[in-house]
Amino acid sequence: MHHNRTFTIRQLTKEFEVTARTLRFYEDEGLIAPERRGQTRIYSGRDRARITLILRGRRVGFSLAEIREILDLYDQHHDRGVAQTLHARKKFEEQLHKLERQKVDIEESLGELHRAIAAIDQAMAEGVPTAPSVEAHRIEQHHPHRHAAE
Amino acid sequence: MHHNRTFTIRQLTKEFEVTARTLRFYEDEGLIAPERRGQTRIYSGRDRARITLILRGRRVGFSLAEIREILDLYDQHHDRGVAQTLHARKKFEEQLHKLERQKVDIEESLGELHRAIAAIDQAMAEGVPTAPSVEAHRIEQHHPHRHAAE
DNA sequence: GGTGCCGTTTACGTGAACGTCAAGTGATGA
DNA sequence: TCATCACTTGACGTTCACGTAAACGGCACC
Repeated sequence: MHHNRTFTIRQLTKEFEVTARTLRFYEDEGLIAPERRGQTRIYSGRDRARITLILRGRRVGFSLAEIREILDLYDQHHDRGVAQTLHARKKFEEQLHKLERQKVDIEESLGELHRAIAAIDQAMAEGVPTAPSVEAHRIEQHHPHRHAAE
Repeated sequence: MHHNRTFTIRQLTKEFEVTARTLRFYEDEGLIAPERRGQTRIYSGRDRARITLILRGRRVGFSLAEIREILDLYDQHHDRGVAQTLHARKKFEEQLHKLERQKVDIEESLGELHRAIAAIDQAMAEGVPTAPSVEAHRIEQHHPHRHAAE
């Protein structure tokens, strides 16, 4: 088992392109639990795998609370009773459906973008402006939010 | 053109399942610009279409700032110069790539979930706990965050 | 023995995306 | 005419996911 590797916090921040603050925050939130040599954190391969899941979950739009739930389910459903296991299954399916809806949204958005690009290309080829798929005209705005400089 | 329908804010909140606050907020942010009859907002079909885009954009993980950028691009690239149009094209492609990465993430997550569910089903069928795809054990935590009651 | 460098805790700050009052303005119906 | 909606504009509050700064502990090396 060459699998018992350990990692420092720095290594993981570089690998995953997150800050140490982020990893410590995830630990505070109970998403990971690296061991300690004295004060210093030592991350196992298991921790690393969890981080992978956490970050991917985040990218697809899950909140940390949802991610914690999923991780808990992964942990639980072994030694807990049948009821717990069925509950886990249900939760997994919920997440699954959520992601499938998401996938549809993404595909629709991809469609829009493809059309927009195609329209631009055609307009450029013809040298003539073409009608777009989404109708809209410039909106003027007074933005106290924006900080003047870009 | 049966397309010149207008909508009240209530109608749209129900259709899209958002609060009026949300729509007014989007207006403050310059994402939509409904007309007014006196004080009251009157949303056109165009506004409705924009809201569709905004909400879908949000669901797939775009920030409102990004969404505003996209909407601005849709608006702009007609009457602006070639440089602007090419810039728009580039931006659209960036968004496109972002979404494609997202799609990969989603598909991987879907894979994980399918495997997890399959593992549960098999374990249930056999009445014996099976090894999971993601390794982890319960994490104990002391949570001042959580509000005691679930 | 100072100066980096990596690591730590504690604690307050921040931006995004709204929520939640408070207080006001028409339009409508009894 | 009065009440009751639906709608409006501020303005402050809130949650999430961290950022940022302060202050400290080892260790390495020169």
